[in-house]
Amino acid sequence: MTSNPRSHRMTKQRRVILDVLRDTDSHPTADWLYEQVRRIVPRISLGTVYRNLRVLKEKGDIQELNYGSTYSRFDGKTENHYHFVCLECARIGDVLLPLSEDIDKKVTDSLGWQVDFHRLEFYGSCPDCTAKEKAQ
Amino acid sequence: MTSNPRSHRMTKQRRVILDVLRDTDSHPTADWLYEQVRRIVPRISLGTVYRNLRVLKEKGDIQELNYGSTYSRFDGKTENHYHFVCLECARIGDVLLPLSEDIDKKVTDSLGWQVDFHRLEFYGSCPDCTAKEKAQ
DNA sequence: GTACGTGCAAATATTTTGCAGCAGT
DNA sequence: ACTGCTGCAAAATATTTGCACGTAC
Repeated sequence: MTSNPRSHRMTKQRRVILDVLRDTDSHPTADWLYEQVRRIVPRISLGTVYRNLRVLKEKGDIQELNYGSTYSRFDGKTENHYHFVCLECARIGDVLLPLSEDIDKKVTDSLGWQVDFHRLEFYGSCPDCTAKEKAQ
Repeated sequence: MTSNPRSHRMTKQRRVILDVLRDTDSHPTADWLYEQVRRIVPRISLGTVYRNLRVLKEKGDIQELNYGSTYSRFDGKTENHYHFVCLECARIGDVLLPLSEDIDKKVTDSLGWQVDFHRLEFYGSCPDCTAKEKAQ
């Protein structure tokens, strides 16, 4: 064989999408990414953004989040971490807590469901929205 | 005043939707609920199902889940609990672990984000899908 | 009787996909 | 050169909404 049939090509589009996603901590939507990437690759299509997000997710280079909304958000951080979702402004932030790995084993052992990983999200009000509430 | 302007009416449609949702533990989609409710209220529309699901969610009678998919699933259990998502067949199950309340306070105190509640999901392979893998 | 709820259908919003040509390796 | 990738546009999926009529309270 001359090459891996499942190989991935690092096209300009793919690299820019990944760069933009890694350069923000705003957990953006596909459409936001599309608008940003368009500044650098003007003729890119939204379909290409979605296709690349899927490939990057399958490669494990990015994460897809869909908490509390009908659309997905994306995260360029590959290390597993927790999130905070503001119920008022829909902003998502990172929560820097140590992951508890033993909880996965506990579920696997007691329920018989094979756990690969877990996700934990906190819902509430972010500092900005909490301040606005108090001002009223 | 003669009545509360924000009062909710318990229509036949709303009651049947709630009953069907409480009678299953399959965490169904809006469309599945629509098909089930249609057997009892044949002329109900999908729009009515969605409108009622929103009202019931805002009242706190049901929960909306959107883990690992582009569509929502609904849960008639009002007490907070954790979920397991099968990455292969997309089935969602309940995880009966005691909730840790102190973790909310820990996030609120250390990050300054006001936490109302948290959600925890485990991702992996359910017993059925694990068995199929081993059979191959 | 009032105003919230409903059925219907059209509109939105988000994501996916067929296809012919382009480009990374 | 081979095959994955792209742009484009249309399709598919999921959810929301305007409107005239219906019904719970």
